[in-house]
Amino acid sequence: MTESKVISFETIRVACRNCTLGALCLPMGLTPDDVERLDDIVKRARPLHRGDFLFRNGQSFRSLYVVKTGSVKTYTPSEEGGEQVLGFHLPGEIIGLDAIDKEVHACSAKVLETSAICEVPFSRLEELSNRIPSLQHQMYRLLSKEISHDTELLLVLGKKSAEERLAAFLLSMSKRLRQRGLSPTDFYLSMSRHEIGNYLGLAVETVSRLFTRFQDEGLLKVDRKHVELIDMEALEAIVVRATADNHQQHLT
Amino acid sequence: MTESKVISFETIRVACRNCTLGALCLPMGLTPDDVERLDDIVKRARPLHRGDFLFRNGQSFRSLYVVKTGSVKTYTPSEEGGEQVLGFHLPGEIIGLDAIDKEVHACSAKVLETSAICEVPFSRLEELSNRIPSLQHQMYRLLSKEISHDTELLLVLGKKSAEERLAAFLLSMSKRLRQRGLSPTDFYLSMSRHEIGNYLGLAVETVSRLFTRFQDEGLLKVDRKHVELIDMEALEAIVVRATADNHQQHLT
DNA sequence: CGTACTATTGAGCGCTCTCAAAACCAGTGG
DNA sequence: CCACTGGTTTTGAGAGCGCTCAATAGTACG
Repeated sequence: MTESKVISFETIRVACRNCTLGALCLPMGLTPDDVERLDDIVKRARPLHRGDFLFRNGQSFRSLYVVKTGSVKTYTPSEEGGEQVLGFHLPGEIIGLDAIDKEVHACSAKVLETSAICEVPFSRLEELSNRIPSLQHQMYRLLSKEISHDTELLLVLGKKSAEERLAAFLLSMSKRLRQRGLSPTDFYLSMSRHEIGNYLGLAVETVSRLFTRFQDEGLLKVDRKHVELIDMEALEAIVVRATADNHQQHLT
Repeated sequence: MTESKVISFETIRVACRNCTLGALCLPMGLTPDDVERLDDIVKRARPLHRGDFLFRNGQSFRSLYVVKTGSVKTYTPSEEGGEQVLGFHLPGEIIGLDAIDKEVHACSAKVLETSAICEVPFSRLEELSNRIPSLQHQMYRLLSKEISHDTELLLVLGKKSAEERLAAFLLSMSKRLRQRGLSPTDFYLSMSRHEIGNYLGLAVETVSRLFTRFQDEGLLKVDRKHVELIDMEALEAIVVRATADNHQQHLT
């Protein structure tokens, strides 16, 4: 992608498929030797099952986790069984970046379906990144990307209507699945309506009603957890419309 | 603060006051030599005035900015003059971390009042951090902290009522001012009601009404842009109440 | 002292939440 | 195979919070 003349893209991709580091090594100029060293510190993935925890709220931070297959949700549990879903993590995505600062996990990470997850001890990754400038650069980019992502979400939660939120959510899923070579229009949602609502700041009933409405309007087909996006452009229009129409606050 | 035995805290603080890097070197074990090298790459602050831009939406990313005095808002302009305020940045805080990934600023940064801002060319900071492991660590922490901050805000926007949002906003301001040794109970808001509302996802009128209500209830005194927090505990209670009462969604 | 802008206050409406009930699904055991 | 049970999803009706529209008041600046 960028200026990775050092080694062919395909080689890296293959190496990465082994080391399962996803975002960590894909778009950069690591030498084969670098990739090998990176590979060395990664703990191999063992299959995890629905309900398993990667880590829990309050545990001390040791490792980052990379989703190889399956999906994970992160959330902050509050007393009384209430919780706030922070995100859903699909294959290739990294979990735990928010805990580097305080060295304690502020959220819990729970596996949503049978998944393969790689663990990367952070202290070793940090060491390695200090010896490999391009890896350091990639780490900066990763962290920065996470900030951008949160910022985008902030915009959704702060300004958009229920309709716009669900459309944005579906398009986000679609886009991320496409990035991993999976179907961007036909997929299963591993999370419940309840979790989607919690994530988007909406009531379960609202989410349900919107799925029904979107289907009636021919934007998608939905059956249980299976979703098929039909009119992507219309969904895009719903999301974009918001930024144009609403909130034309002309601040000086 | 942490285990910075290498050099006395006071020495660092003084050095930092010069280099104006705020969060960058404060809580870590940089040697005097390190601090000096860090200081070398920082472009000195010249005074900026209300309405000046640090950077605009779409410009290519070159530097991070550290607020020395004053305040800055970041926001994403959309067509038609509408905009979404992403954050307000107080002394000691860093701006631009979200642009590292794509190397383009996705937002604009506008100065809210006469301010002193330092510019730190990122490429040189990156080089330096590669030679100074503790600086690299500090960078990781900084980026991670920004993620945590966004996550917290996400919770506010996704789940809290107008009342809870404004209380959270005021307490956030208070906490950050305290960190910089400024009064946590008596301060001026450099942003307009409009901008506060935009930031919190509320209408101007709602913000105004809430200020009035809070004052009537004896939680604070407000006169124009000057705010004096009187009952911090009550404000805390408003914010915390939310996580306990509402949204007791018992997800399996 | 007017002009433009920002902030405040009031009245009414709409979106989304809450409460309630029915439909649906998956797993278990008779 | 079917009834039973716990869970999730869907659907309906009503209420409340916060937005919109509109008007007034206060403030900064020339």
